[in-house]
Amino acid sequence: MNYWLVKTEPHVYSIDDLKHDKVTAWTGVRNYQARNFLTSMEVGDTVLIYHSNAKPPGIVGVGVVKAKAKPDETQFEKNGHYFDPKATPEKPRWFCPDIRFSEKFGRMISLDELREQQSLEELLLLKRGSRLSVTPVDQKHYNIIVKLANKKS
DNA sequence: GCCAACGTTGGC
DNA sequence: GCCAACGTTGGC
Repeated sequence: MNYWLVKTEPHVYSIDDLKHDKVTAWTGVRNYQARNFLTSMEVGDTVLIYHSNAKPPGIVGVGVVKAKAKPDETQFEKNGHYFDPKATPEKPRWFCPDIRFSEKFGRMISLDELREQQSLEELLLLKRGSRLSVTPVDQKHYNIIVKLANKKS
């Protein structure tokens, strides 16, 4: 069982939307490295949910992989924002797993707070220049983050 | 296969 | 809205 972190812009799709929907297809990722992580996700893997382009940005909760990645339908939607003219149903380029809501943290762990943790120095999210919207997370880092989430502020 | 131009991400 | 740090595209 593996741990991951996915970014989402809350004004587009927030943890509250996920809570409301219960399960969602994690569509719209258009970066090969991120795609490869998405297709590596196994049913039952744990996924930290991060709000990017938010004030402040930070980790807000947890989801679980409900189904392995399948072709992302939004790549075929001609007038959609995520349309990819080079993708065909026979040869899809982009894939998305289903992610189920698990929990929303009692408080957000902001990017600033994450950076303050010496123990999270190696978290890929915090690595300079890492703009990847899907990254793997070490179990030890996951444990630290959950502990932070449960700490009274 | 190089690389300049262009597009995107995402914190600030 | 700016811009650094990427990633992608396409001419050659």
